Amino acid sequence: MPRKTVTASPDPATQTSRQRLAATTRQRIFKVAIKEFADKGFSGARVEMIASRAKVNIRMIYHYFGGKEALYIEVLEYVLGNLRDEELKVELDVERIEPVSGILLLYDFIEGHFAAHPELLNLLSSENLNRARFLKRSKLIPKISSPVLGLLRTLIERGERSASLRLGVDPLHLYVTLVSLAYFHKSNAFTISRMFETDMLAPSWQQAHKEQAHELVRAFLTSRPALRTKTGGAAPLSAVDAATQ
Amino acid sequence: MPRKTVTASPDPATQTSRQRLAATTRQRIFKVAIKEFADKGFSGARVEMIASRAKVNIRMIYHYFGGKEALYIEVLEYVLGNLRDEELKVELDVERIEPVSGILLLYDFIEGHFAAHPELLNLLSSENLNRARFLKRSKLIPKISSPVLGLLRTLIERGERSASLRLGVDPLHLYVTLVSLAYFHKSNAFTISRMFETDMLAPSWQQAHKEQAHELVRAFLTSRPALRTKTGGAAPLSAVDAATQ
Amino acid sequence: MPRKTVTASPDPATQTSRQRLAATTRQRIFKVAIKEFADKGFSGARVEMIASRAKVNIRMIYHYFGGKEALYIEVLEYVLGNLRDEELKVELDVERIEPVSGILLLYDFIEGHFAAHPELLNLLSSENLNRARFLKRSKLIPKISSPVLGLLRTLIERGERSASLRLGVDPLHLYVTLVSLAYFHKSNAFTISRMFETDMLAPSWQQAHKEQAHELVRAFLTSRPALRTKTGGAAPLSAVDAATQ
Amino acid sequence: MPRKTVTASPDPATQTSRQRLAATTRQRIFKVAIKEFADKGFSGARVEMIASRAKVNIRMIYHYFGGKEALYIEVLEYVLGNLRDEELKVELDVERIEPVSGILLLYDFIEGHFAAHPELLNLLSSENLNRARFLKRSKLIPKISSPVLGLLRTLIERGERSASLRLGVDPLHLYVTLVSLAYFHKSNAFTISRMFETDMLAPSWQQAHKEQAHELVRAFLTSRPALRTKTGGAAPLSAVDAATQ
DNA sequence: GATGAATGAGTGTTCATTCAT
DNA sequence: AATGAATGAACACTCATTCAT
Repeated sequence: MPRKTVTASPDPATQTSRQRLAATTRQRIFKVAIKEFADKGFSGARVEMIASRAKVNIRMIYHYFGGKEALYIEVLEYVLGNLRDEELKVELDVERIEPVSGILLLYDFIEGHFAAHPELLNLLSSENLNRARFLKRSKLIPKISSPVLGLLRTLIERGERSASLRLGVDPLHLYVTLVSLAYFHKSNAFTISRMFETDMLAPSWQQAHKEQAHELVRAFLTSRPALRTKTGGAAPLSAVDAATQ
Repeated sequence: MPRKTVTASPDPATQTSRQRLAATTRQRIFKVAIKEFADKGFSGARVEMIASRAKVNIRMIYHYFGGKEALYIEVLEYVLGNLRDEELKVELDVERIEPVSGILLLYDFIEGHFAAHPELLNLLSSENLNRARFLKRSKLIPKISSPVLGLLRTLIERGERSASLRLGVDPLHLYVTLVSLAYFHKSNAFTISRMFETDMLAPSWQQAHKEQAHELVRAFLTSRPALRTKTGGAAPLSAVDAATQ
Repeated sequence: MPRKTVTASPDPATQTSRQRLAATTRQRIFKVAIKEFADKGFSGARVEMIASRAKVNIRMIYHYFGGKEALYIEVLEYVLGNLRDEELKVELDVERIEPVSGILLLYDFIEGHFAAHPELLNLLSSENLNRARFLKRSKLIPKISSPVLGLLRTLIERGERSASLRLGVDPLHLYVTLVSLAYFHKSNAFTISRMFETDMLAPSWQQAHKEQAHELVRAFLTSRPALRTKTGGAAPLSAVDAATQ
Repeated sequence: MPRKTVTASPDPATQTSRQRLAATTRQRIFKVAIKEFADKGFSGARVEMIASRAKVNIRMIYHYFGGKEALYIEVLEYVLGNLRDEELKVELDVERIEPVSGILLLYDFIEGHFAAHPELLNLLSSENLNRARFLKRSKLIPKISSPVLGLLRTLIERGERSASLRLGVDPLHLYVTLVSLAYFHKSNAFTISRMFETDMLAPSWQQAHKEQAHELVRAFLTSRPALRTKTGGAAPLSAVDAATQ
């Protein structure tokens, strides 16, 4: 059966009222679905719940999206696409800004995006739990490369050339680190808060942690590399010794 | 309905063969359950699957554990208890070791534990997805405080006194950061690998990231704090400026 | 999960064919459920049995009624509501009829209702066995006061005023007695028949017992009260002596 | 498999300690079983519950009684046998006592027995709900004829001869009526209490009802029979008219 | 475009009962 | 005499999905 995607014409003026109605119905379902999948994960989400919360007949979900899995994938694509769109909007004059400052601003952007879109965190965690099973099925995702990674690359290159940055920083590794520092203390706040009886989601805790993340990144970028050694385990000791001399 | 805990006597010699049998059946179920819950999450896990893989009658699961939820909670308690037990075994002479080195060794311990126990990562992520719903129900968990956090506190204090560490480092914030850097690139490897078409789980990538984490932590600990400002957003710029002068 | 009540419009002409279909399906389930619960009691009843006998998918029971318990409560409410409805239809000119005759007619009504609705007997007995556990959960039941009790009250008052009735008859106590005499020999016929090797359910036995009940009630209402004494046990003897003088 | 009934020798002196132990274990199970079956009915009762409450291994129930059904039947036989035993103990000089007084004393006995053995009420109700399915399977029950019925027969005969009783009273019908009046307001107290918002089980209510029952029976026995007519419905009117003249 | 009705295949759980010692 | 371990069959209930209009 051919799935109807009901992509309404971009110009609202040419839409029939039916098309508009359809568009809002579709959107209503979609909005609810994002929340449901983010809250419960794929296997925990209930399509009947989505339908009832969107106040549509359950049939409509199959009409517009084809099924639970397809809807989930579309949700994934949407929230990741949204991240990319936001990244594209980042106004950062990478050719002029002081590189370390630029990188910290990118960290702020990432952290801000996660703060503003908690559903993205949950969906990514959920997706990782099942080894990106559905993400792999998406044809759209691999095409979405991160604009921020590009900005990061530029800033690192400029920083290295101007010697305002340590040498040998890999853009992807740095990117992953920035995301780690912006992601983990939000995504894993519930268990850790429980275990240490602290409210990690309190604004003050989040703010303090953000400042520590800044310090980490700044210190890292502006420090000189320690001597590389083969064995990761023994290295730190001598490395630290050397650095603290 | 009294759940049979089958607390076999500690000395195997005094166990009857029946107790041994029951103990191994219970353990067999438990081992399979850890894997199933780690792989599929709570709602994705199937108790029938656990039973069949453990080669026991489904009924036994209810006999020994009481139900899916109780089994899940026991799994959670086990993997977290296991982490604690391992932490207790850490041999680190916190009164003599150079503080920064000590902290990096603790990072290595954490990273190593996650590498050796991937199920812990998944279970924690899964648990965070449902807002620690089940962890909250555990009566055991809040009692398990992290021994590593204590070690960290001691090292920080010594480091501050001997001026080999920056001032004002908060143990819990540092702990969370260490865990972030050891956790995220493993737990979220699937989606990121897919999005950036890299195999983050390859040993070389993991090793490289671990080294970068070392550098970050070392640099942070040995650097001088930037001036605190009210607005987190604007701060870095001037902070960086000041530091790079 | 909103339970579909399928309140079809009262006028059949305005119903769509679908509403009619749903209504009949719901009714078919309901009718079978009354029988199943009456026959087996709550814990003995099987929802799969209800589904298969109503020739519907099990799912429909949950769709229309929400669950076994909710269905059971609705059945209880229905049979009791039905009793009330029938009571309301009783045409008895309580202001003119000779009071004793009126009360005996009410007995006949009660007896006739139990004879015509054996399921009511079983459901009430079943409900009493579990201490009205489900009846307590009904929000509808306490609102249903018995119209017959009102009629009884009026007749008693008139009878007392006209001295055609003994004094001091309590309406509720009398009502319970009428029900006892109409209920017990039907509800407990099986065990007693077995124990005394008689077929109490044979029409002739039932008719004879009904006549005896009439005689009891008539004799009671038209007799003069015996002297009340404190101790219930010793009272009858002297009372009887006094009365038979 | 041959069921071991473990009927310990009647003389305690000749019992081995094992037999005594077995007897108490068996009795413990039995006592708990009476309560469980009375409380939940046959299908609601749980043999695991019986075992755990009797603090014996579940296997013992099968060892001593053969199974749930056999245990249930034995319980039935016991409580009914107990009723018979108590009836045999009734000390009533049926040859001398005033007949009406004697009958009222028998009512008191019945009422007292039900009050003292609520489990009998529940078991009988439960048994009636499944049409005496298990009672039919008992080989013991039909042999137990009610001694009280015999006493009743004697008293009626004497009363008729001495004209202190109305003519034509059938012993079994009277017996059933006595039981109705002693049984119903206890067995069905829960639903009626709920429906009329009264506490029928309160001692004062029970006492008042008992007194009314006495009045009913006394008035009936000492009254003259109304004229029999064919139609039960129309009869009372003229009968009452005749009696109230 | 939209919908209420319906369903087959699970899904966690419970039950009375038997096996092996 | 007594028991802990184990089981197959059933049970209430849920799920994503399709039918018929």
